[in-house]
Amino acid sequence: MWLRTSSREDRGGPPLSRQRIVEEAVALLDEEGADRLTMRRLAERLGTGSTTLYWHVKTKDDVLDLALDAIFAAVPIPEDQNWRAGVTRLIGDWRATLLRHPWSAALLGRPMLGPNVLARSDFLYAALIGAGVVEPHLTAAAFGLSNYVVGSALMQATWLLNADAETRDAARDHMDHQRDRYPALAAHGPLTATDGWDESFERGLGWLLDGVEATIG
Amino acid sequence: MWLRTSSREDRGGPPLSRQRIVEEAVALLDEEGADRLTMRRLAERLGTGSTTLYWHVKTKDDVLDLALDAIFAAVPIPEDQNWRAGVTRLIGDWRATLLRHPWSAALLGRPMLGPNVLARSDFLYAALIGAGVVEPHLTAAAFGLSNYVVGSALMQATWLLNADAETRDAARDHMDHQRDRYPALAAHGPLTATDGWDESFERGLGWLLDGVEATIG
DNA sequence: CGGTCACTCGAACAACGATCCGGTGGAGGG
DNA sequence: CCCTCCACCGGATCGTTGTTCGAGTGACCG
Repeated sequence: MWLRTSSREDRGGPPLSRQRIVEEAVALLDEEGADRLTMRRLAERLGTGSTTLYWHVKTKDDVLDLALDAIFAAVPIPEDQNWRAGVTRLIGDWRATLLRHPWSAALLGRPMLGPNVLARSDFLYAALIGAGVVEPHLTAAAFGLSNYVVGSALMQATWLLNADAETRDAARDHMDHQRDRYPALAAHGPLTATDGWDESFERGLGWLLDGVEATIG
Repeated sequence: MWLRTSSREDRGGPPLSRQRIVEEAVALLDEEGADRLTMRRLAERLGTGSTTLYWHVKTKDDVLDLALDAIFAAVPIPEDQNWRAGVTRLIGDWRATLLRHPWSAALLGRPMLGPNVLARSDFLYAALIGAGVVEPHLTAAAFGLSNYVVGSALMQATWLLNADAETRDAARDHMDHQRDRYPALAAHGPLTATDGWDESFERGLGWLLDGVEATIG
């Protein structure tokens, strides 16, 4: 009786819910990365048993899908009048969010059908349609912009955030020792110029938008 | 004596080697996908014990890194005189190879430092330099083209190859039931127009190359 | 008061990556 | 011819993972 763990107070915080699981999952992912997310570790942080999570969530993949969609709530849906300004802002914030949660890069290869992602994709299509972009340019524009931001964030997260310092140093040495085999790469490659990611990103984005804009008329 | 498994013949094929492990890993990945690659399954296909693999390879991640680099041997390094034709061909073959091995999409988030990848990246830089592209456009062009092809292959592999039919159908239904919430997306989204990936890809690539070309001179 | 229902969790299972350590056979020197 | 060495092999095993089973527990409703 006196030993019984009385129900609510001694577990941390409010009762368990799908939302609280996802919030804690995002926090855990932010702090320790994708491969350290375990159902047991997640449950421990929530003050519950690991198997309890399966009442609120079907599989671990569900947790990952929910966590991935959750972070996009931080991407504001622009209200610019100018279509190009709005699209630029959306894509930029999209990228910033991906880089703020580097573990997301490893999850981009799964279907993203959460409400936050869909709402922002819908805005992208609507903005392009409003600008007067018509098929077949419309699909190409939406695909191209999405793919560009996903690829950029994936590569930058891989090299600057997920890779530890020793990996980067080893890569640099690896390149130095083969300088004659990859001359152009060694002279101008991403490992020699690790700064300027932002500037390069926006330059490429500008090229894409120039191409889209040229189809209007 | 007669019971002893005489050494070479009864195991399949030539003696074990790092190369043979990688070849079999690629075959296994092609047939069953990334999450079905196990050291035990791989060893079984090679006719050896699972622990033997660790003599030739340090970890499973090494196998994945080697397999990922191996498939890029199938991407020819162009010899076109026209820089734009060469770059277009390289990027197109790069994408085709990624799509021919859909499991590669899930591995793009790791450092790619294999000889095949480096040689082709070096060609890309050399071609752009030869075309007269100078900094800061050079880095932006190389990054942009790489990121674009990676993102495109990642998204297409996610939706058309890795996702099974029921996932796609469920996604379609999911969208249909929320048609009013995402009007633009439902009308023009990727799930309604699953064809035209190739055409959209080349259109976006053209926009990028137009932007790069405009910086020359 | 009795029963239903949402919710919790310890124990257990199968599968995984990886390591330990005892083999085994062929090459090469005495 | 024999002995030694060493590259190479693999059974047993460890710790960890995702997930399931089934037995609980308490709040609420009639």
